[in-house]
Amino acid sequence: MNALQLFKCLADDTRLKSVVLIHTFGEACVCELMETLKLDQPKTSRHLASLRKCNILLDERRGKWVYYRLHPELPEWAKSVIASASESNSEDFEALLATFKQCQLNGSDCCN
Amino acid sequence: MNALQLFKCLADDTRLKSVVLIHTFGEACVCELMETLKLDQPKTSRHLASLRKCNILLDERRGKWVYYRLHPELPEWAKSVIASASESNSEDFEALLATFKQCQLNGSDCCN
DNA sequence: TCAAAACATGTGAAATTTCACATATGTACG
DNA sequence: CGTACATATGTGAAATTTCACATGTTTTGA
Repeated sequence: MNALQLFKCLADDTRLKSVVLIHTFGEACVCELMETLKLDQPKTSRHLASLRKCNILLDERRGKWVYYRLHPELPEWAKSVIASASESNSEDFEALLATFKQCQLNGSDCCN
Repeated sequence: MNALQLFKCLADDTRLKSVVLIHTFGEACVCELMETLKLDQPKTSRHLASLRKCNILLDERRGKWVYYRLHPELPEWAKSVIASASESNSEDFEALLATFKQCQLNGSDCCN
């Protein structure tokens, strides 16, 4: 994992938003990301796969669902990059975090 | 300047190395970057132009030479992203910084 | 005023990335 | 078993990015 590889991974809207959500909330399952980002299933899954293959995310299956979290062995500098980006506080991100919370609290019928 | 735009800019080997060098040394002129990165002139210039257009770098002409530095109004989170990447301490970057120092000290006949 | 040096940009081809659609895999539950 | 749900991946087309080569602009200095 070098800096170039990390930046290439974060240089896509879907992947960046996924990483910011997962960084903020600790973990997320695929269906939550699909719903929050309003994406179809293959697209969501494929972007998560590329983050997994770079060792930025780690996946864990629990029953029918797969949960993603930041890779525990992510180097400090990489965690710091992700944290700084999350703190950029764009309106875009704010809205995203709010939508994700709604998706978890209110009864979206995803991963129950 | 949002996070996605910054990451797209840093998701290229030439641009990332240029930004790391400029962050580390404060400034660099085009000919120094060409020599350090072993790139031809149009390629170097074009990548610097894209960093300039995103307001990541600022250019300043001094006589025949153009010097680039980090844009003074770069938001804190963006500076932090660049600093973290620079601290990733890859062998790649180490070699780069050494080459740049040689280029400044020894008599390369660039920008004198 | 001319030539050379340093840098920037126009342009189309080549390489890379992303996408949509179909299909495959894994799990729970009747 | 068989079916439904959740997720992953194969594949070729479309979109985006990068590249090389030619040419344009600005400055210096004779």
